[in-house]
Amino acid sequence: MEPLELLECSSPLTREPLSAEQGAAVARVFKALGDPVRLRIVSIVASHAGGEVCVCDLTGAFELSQPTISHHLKVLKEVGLLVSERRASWVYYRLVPETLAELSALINVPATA
Amino acid sequence: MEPLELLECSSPLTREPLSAEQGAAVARVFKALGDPVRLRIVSIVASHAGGEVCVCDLTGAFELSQPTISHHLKVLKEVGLLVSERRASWVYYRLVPETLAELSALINVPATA
DNA sequence: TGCTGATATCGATACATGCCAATATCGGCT
DNA sequence: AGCCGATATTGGCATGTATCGATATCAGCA
Repeated sequence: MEPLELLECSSPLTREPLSAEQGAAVARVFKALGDPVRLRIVSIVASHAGGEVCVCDLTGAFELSQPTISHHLKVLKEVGLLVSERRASWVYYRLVPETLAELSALINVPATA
Repeated sequence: MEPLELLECSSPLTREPLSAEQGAAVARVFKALGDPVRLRIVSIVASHAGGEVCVCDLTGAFELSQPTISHHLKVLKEVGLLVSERRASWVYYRLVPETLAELSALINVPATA
């Protein structure tokens, strides 16, 4: 499922209400960000020098099992926030900045609404 | 609980990873936005002329029971996305634009990360 | 081929969450 | 006081999800 296509030409929240379909599509991404571990994973990937991290970097950063980290990575991938690439034995995850940028633009309300 | 205080002077995601506390605080808000109904409620409130809506406007916009809408409004209030004010028999909800703006700034990554 | 380290998937469990019906509360009105 | 419409809270149920241990897959290497 291609994520967030509905959002491509949508207006910021302040312009007009989201349709049920738009709302569902966007909520999927916010829901993925709505877990503390996943949000921190995104922040680690986003701020990491080189733009990508190996899974082993992440399992070391949390007191969680490797399957749990792998599960969260899958969720983030499914909503289009991360992409992964296998190189040798390691899998590297990179941020998809466009997805975050779309979300950011969507909720970007004028200071004095 | 005052929402998002930890975020006041935090850096965008791309600068440095969120601490566990920051991550948890921010994730609460994303989690609230991660439900299709709540996201649409926010969009309805945000785009409504006058900047506020009565609960009765919302119960008519969804095929959900009044208690369910009330529940979602409570969640949105608890994370600081909405505030409410009672006037006579009606309760009006308004957006807290600062909360959305902080989120927007946090996830605002440069176009070519 | 067989071994080893890295990552993903599976199955189970405990907990959280969305929903509704029923009920409570709150303000205004008679 | 008593009633009524609007909103909130409660209790219960069904579903979703975060987590783990066990296991499978994958890539390199001997």
